[in-house]
Amino acid sequence: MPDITNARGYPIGEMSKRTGVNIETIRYYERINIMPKPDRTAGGNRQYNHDQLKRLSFIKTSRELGFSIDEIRELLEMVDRQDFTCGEVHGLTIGHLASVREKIKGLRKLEKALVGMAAECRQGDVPDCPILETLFEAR
Amino acid sequence: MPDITNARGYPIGEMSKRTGVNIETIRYYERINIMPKPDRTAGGNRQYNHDQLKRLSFIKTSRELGFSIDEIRELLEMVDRQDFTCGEVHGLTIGHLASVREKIKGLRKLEKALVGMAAECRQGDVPDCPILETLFEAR
DNA sequence: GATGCGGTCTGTAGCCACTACAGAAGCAAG
DNA sequence: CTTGCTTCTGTAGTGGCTACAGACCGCATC
Repeated sequence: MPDITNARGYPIGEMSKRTGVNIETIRYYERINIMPKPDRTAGGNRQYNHDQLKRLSFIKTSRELGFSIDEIRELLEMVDRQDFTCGEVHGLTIGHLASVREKIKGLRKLEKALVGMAAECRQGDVPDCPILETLFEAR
Repeated sequence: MPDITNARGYPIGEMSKRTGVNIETIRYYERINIMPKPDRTAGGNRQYNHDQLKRLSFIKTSRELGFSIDEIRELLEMVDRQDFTCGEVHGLTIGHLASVREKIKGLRKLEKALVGMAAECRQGDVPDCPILETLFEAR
């Protein structure tokens, strides 16, 4: 049976393939200290372990859920110090949820305005456009 | 009757007050060539005219509607060349509308995921959190 | 005409979260 | 030992601003 956990560690390209995080981005995460400095081969190439793979997955998933780097840093610090309560994590999540809802609200207003503008336009060949008129309206 | 159109031109601060666009941003718009280089006083201060005020308003309104600088540049080029049709403008608007709707869709998915995660959390004092478990899930 | 004070000037650097190079060096297969 | 892919460091660019520093303008008041 092959050693599926890859005891020698994962090179950065493998990390990238497994998590979907760009190689450059992984190095960036190291630079801003949300990923630890991994071991190196004799020649100087990065060698990650399984915990680090899990950590990177965590970051990726959180980014996909729209958490900012600073929010992720907070979450990771709680995890690292092992001193967090479920309530704290819940709070952070709810706060983030609120900001997502704010964004949705803003975009919906925007959508309405665009639909309104577009509806007034007969799309003719003439250079006389209610959309531009709206945009040029005095403030 | 006073000359309400301010024949001497508007200084940059006045432009900022009237449009709500930051002074630094107005200068930035000049640098990236979506605002023209205005006249200057003998001492070298910018003096804008009424057309330029309208143009800045146009940009501000468009930005508030979420158009990118490049989209605005396109709109302004059409206006400047006087060779546009209502259909073209409509097309650009509809394209932008589609991308706004895409963003809304993405955020809604995200909202759902966050709500799902948060709902599973009993918010206890214990360091055993279904939210973190979800984030740590293998990809 | 001096003074004061706010507005404005240029130029540069910072923000977020990456992304894109260049040029050198590592590493595995044949 | 060569080939060819991967990885290395360091720096600069992206969008759309924002924030300075340090100097200068312009207008009112004395």
